[in-house]
Amino acid sequence: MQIGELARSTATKVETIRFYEKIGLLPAPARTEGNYRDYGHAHLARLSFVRRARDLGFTLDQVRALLALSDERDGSCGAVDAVARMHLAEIDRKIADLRALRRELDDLIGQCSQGSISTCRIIEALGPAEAA
Amino acid sequence: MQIGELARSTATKVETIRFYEKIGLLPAPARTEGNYRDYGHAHLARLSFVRRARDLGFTLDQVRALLALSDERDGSCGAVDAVARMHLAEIDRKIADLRALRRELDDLIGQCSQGSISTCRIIEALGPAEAA
DNA sequence: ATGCACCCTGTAGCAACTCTAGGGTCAAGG
DNA sequence: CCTTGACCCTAGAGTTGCTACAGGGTGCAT
Repeated sequence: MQIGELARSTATKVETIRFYEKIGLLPAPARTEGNYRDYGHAHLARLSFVRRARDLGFTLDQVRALLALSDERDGSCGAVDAVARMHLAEIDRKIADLRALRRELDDLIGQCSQGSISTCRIIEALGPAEAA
Repeated sequence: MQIGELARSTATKVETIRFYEKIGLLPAPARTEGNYRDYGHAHLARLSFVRRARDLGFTLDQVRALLALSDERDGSCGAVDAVARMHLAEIDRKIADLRALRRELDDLIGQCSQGSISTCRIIEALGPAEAA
């Protein structure tokens, strides 16, 4: 399988695959006569794993850790669980942050009476805190 | 006021202020004899504006737009409102995305029975979709 | 005069790709 | 036989928003 096909079947850009190879996330595949990368099942499996983990928001470092763990077929699942839980906690933090932000921004927008800039509450709210 | 004081009074790093100047977000201030940057009220006001907008999650490009708008003191507030609403919509999208993700990840974690890697549902779920 | 806190410039690094330039390979069609 | 077009290759720069050096200069107190 050449890189384009692998890219299509994992919804990944060709450049991204080469990038993953360069940073050591994917093993370098064999090459054809014409120096084309030649992928097999194992590569497809590994790249699928990486993409799914990325889609779930894991960082590349976390993906690297998960890959290493998944390679030790008889190690304990606990470490995997820990990585996932850590990530879940992070997501919860981000959601909370965004919600707080959303509320603030919504308040600001609610105050805009569509007048001129000089009386705009949004611009005003962004200005310095009275002191300056 | 020198850069350190400006940094302290806006909770910004010195390097960040210089960076904002370099990308044209802040006007270059006057210099002292010894070539130190010398800031006044206007700079403080502008940097405060930038920091607040950034805290609200606006991108630097959006901040640039808001600054330009706020400089036209008698333009209409409509454009400002539009930028803010656009940003709000984006935040809503992000929150929704994160929530979907959270659910998926939570399901995955729920299936982990703390056994060995070879039977780990998390690792399994990340693998390829049966095909490979 | 010497130490220290502060300032200066310029450059490189972070995540995680994405894109471009400038080429090579391979199969099909005229 | 030769060209066209789709694909592949490498190396390097660009993206966003900073942050962190390295290697120096300034200003004030002791």
